[in-house]
Amino acid sequence: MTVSRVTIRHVAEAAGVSRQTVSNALVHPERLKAPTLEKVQSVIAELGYRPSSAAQSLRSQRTGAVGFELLAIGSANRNEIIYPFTVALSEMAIGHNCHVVTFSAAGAQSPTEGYEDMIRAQVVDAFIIADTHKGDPRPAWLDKAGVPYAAFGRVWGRPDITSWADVDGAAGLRDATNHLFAVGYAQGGYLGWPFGSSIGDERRRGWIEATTASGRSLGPEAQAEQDLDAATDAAYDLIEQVGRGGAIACASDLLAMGVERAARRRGWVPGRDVGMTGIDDSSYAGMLKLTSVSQPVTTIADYLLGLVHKRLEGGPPPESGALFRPALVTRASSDPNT
Amino acid sequence: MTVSRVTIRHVAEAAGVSRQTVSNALVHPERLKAPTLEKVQSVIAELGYRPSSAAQSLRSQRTGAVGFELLAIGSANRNEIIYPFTVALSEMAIGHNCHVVTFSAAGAQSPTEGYEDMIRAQVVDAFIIADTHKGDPRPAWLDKAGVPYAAFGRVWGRPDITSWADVDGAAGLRDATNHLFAVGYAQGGYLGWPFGSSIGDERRRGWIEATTASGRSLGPEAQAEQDLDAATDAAYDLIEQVGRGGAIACASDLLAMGVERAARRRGWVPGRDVGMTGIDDSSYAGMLKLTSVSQPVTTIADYLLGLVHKRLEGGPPPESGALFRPALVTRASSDPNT
DNA sequence: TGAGCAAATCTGATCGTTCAAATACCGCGG
DNA sequence: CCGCGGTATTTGAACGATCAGATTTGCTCA
Repeated sequence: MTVSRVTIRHVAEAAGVSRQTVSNALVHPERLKAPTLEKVQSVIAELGYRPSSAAQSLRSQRTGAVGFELLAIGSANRNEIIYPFTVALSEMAIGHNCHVVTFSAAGAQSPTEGYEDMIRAQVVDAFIIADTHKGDPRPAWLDKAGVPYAAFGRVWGRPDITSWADVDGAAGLRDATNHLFAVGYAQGGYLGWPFGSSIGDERRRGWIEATTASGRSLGPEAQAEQDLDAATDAAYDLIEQVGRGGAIACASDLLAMGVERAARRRGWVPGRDVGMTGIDDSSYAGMLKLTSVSQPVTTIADYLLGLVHKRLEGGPPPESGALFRPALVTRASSDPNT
Repeated sequence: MTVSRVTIRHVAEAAGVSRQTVSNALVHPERLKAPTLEKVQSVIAELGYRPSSAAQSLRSQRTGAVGFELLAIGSANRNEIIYPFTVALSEMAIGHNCHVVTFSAAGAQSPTEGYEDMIRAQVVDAFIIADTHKGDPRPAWLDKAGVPYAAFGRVWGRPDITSWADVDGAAGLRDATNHLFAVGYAQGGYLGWPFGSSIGDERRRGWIEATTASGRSLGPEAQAEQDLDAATDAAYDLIEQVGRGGAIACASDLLAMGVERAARRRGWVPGRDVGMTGIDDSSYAGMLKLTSVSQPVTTIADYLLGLVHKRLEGGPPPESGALFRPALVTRASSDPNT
């Protein structure tokens, strides 16, 4: 039994009114007299009528869809965030009555080719972009084309672009560091990425701020690339410096995983002998019971969809980008009583 | 400068032909005389015309979109596969000239509510579904509604439904086991999930088949839940049984991770002292340099899109479901020369 | 030269919705 | 009882593409 294609005409006929009246019942209910409205609404419910989005799109020149590019390549680290974010976008889309079209322009000439296609074919009328980087051609192209968009992640090097939301990495590390002190670790070291990465430097700043705000002097710190062996090696010396009863805040879950491995290699129990925290609350943070900082992807998705929606309505861009505070997820790796 | 909304009329006018001729140039080029075709094509290219998908949808009653439900909940294990699969779908969609609409019916009354909405509003005209389970109401609902769909993963308990593709887990474990023997490990044990899970039992069968086919007797085996501590505990005894120079094939990357940890705890170097393989080629398999079996998500995505496309054209369902062979990814964890 | 025919191209109608403008309705004062 | 102002509802047109059927073009052959 095929789901009947109930059109506005069917409803109009069944309710004994005109098509326009049915349309008004949905879009401008205040234009109808109460009894008419009720009658139409009940027929709509009875027949299960839903306006055809294709017809609405044609009429309004709006598709009600936002595009989101999924890149095949990308570090595991990145994917750990992008997938939950994609889910969050899809969830929040309903509330903004739109839907999400994912696309991937593998094998495209230019990075904007996929975007151009989607716009030309009128498949979407706005985009959410992620993984913006310095010199990213996408914001400029979208601006020039007059296509609304909002970015998950700061648009580096373009202070004039304010349609973005990002995670406050400094706040995340402040929370993690404060937590380590609060549960009683004597000293708080830091394992970060090599200096010069904007995100890494921001996270490190959070660790410094929380430490000094607590009236302590900075604990030992070390740097490692986003690689498990490198992290483990760096951590091995670092935990010796903080000693038993100390803890290490890390710039990522992978680095925290390195600390966990280094601790085990030494025969120390993570949490009891040495504490550690990561960032991103990735799948392996859960597996290894690592305390981590969970990115507020749902809040961000909602905010970004709201942004593009406002831009589509012709509203102005926001005053500035938005930073959202991540949430600490405590697990055994930062519990001295483990 | 807004991307101009070039319509078929603009092209027609510029080329000095009628709308229909322009349409034919794209849909039925053989109907045009060579010079006309070339003229029209060059104008199309010049103006950057792309047919409006909204208008096409309205006319054809086809949206050219397939829906894919993203579930917020779900084990980390599952997400490790679903994300690459989502990317693969988005990539392959271009080749089937359709696009992918992700949705999520968080807080829906019934599991089919989101599907019903998408169909009623004519947002998509088919679905790809994942995570089918025994008693899943979705296939039945979709069949009844006459909506084409194809499943990633067998439709358990419904042998009459053949629109699915899955990974041949037995083949994956055969390949992994054969590889372990080929590189010289003396004995091949197995760490699997508790009996009774269809996927787990199938993988175990692959290990048994490869072992007996090689003329050896089965190595030791153990079971553990999909939990790192449980896996590590089970693995600790297991690697003692296979001893140095032995190897363990595992039913999942997480279990292999447990073996890796157990080996390290014993002071053994993964790969050199004891080999291990996982399944899924998840992010942490890469991080830990675990040999794993990579699911052919791209092939499966392409096949499934092809399936729904055929169904939309009115074609018959396939004779049977399709199993695709995964690909072994060798890393240090199965290299005795590490 | 013109009839006959096929191939190439064009016009009309349609998909389902919504805006704008036109019409029907209603109560009230003259 | 008519007309007036205002509200409630209806009709016409349009969004852009494509199918079906009409029309034109181009060619062959009597």
